[in-house]
Amino acid sequence: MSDELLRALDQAGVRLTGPRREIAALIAKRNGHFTAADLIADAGKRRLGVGRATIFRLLDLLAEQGLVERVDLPDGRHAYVPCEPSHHHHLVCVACGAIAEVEDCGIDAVTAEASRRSGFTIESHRLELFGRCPDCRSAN
Amino acid sequence: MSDELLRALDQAGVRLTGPRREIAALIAKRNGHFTAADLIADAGKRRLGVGRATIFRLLDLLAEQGLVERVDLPDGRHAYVPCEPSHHHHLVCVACGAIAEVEDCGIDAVTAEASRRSGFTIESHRLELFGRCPDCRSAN
DNA sequence: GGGGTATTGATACTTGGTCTCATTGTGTGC
DNA sequence: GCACACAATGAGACCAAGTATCAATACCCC
Repeated sequence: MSDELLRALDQAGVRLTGPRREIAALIAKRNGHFTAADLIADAGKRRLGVGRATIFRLLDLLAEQGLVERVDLPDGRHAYVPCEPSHHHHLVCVACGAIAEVEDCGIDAVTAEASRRSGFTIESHRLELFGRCPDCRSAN
Repeated sequence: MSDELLRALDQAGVRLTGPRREIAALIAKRNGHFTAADLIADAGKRRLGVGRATIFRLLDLLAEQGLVERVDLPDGRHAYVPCEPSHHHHLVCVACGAIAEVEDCGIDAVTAEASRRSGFTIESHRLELFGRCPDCRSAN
């Protein structure tokens, strides 16, 4: 499951070290979003000797490759979500933390309209959607 | 200029204290976004004896009233922007920090589409647009 | 003007993340 | 297969942003 991550790292021209494999495995094992603190706790629990810094460094690397993205939760916390490298947006389940990715679905029209009204040229945007996934909705 | 902020605070049923007036004035004097650190520095520079905590507390209060909102800049820093209490989104100039507000301009269609595709029910969203304001664009 | 109580400042703490630097481990060239 | 340059590591100091605590203060209502 973590093969994808490792393959991508390999292609990015970085070394495939032990710690990186271990952290990649931890990430792959989670589904939905996770925080850096989660990974640090996981690593600590299993007595992998990986340092805090290494975890943050790997997250940076993965973020650069677009394999992971930072989302800011509505409560202000930050989480990371594993994802595809293409441009897209995230749907975050506020109940269980599950993530869905949605590709562009009309946001360009919105940015164009905003640009027209404000006179700004728009270079990038960030859209995050918060709600309930089908499971949490029915479990209610 | 800070009257609006003060009036809103008054209506919210909180006390209009000296420190709150001073901080409101500092906020009113800035245009565009600012960080908590900016305010703290401002306050320090003028030797107003307002504490860090008070500034954060006021920002919280203002945020509750919708008079200020937190935006997460693309570089990961947080900023606050003064704004109207209605639902809207922010356009942030990446060059000078100017802010424009845009009201809903079609985003509902996007969330509806995302909801349809993913099966999530969507409760809230966050949209931030980054670009260049007319001034910075022409100043280039 | 007096008094109950919201607010304050100082300061300690927490969380999330970065920096430094001596040590280690990878991948490469041979 | 080995040696070596240099990327990557872990430990821990550090930093920035924000929160919690608590005794002292100052609003505002009467």
